[in-house]
Amino acid sequence: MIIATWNVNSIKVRLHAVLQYLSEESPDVLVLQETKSIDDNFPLEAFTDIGYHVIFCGQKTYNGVAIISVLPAEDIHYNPVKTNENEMRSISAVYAGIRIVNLYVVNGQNVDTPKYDYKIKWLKKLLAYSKKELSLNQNMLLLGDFNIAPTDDDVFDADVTKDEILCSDKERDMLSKLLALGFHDLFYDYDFPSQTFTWWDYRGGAFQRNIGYRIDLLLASDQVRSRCTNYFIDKKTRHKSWCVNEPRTSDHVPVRVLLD
DNA sequence: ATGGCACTAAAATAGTGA
Repeated sequence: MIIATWNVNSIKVRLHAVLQYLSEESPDVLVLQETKSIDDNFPLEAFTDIGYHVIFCGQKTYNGVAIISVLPAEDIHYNPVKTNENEMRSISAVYAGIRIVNLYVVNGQNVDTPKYDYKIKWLKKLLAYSKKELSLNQNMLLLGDFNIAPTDDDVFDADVTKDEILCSDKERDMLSKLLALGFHDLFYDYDFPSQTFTWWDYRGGAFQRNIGYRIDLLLASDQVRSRCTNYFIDKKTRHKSWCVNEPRTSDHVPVRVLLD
């Protein structure tokens, strides 16, 4: 079973790329973030026409999440990590017995802003939801754009990013608390070189210079972890020449795991 | 280094991203 996550930065613009990714990697479950589409405009038929099931919850302009799958979704939770602002940042369902939770964590903009406090508040809601769901189903996978670089090893230059957004102690503490509930970052079970990232700024040739962050994560319960046999970061999708019909790329690349 | 670049809504530019 192949499970993948990808922040696509607009499902409308990235449709060709997502279809090509499905064709090349055949994921059983592909979770998407930043679809930036209201539900009425989601390109549902593009996926159902080729045999996939899709669930999604979106909003105008910002955020939005979706799950594309071979098997139909069971026990769907639409936007379960709720906030006052009703942003569409989460969607979850059960596939082959595994509760898959697709997350687009709040960015936070800057540590000195109200958005940062809101990010911490949102992460507290994620902790509560994750704790409850893990108690109900020990086969669980949290994955998506966490907007947190877990350690200094997950950034291009720890001196530059010290105490900055994505790297602050408070954000990392919240991620540690989440892991302490019984989740494991699957990245660590494989031997990736240092300076392995999943996001690079569009600007300044950041991708070519590998000025990036590792912020797209797959956090598995022990039971799911024990089934994981491989882990891939699909950097090819970041090259303009990869998608035949569309040179525009997401600033994130997909991350994919193989489960027995 | 307060710029880069990309996307959306809207119909010029402003907000957001990380």
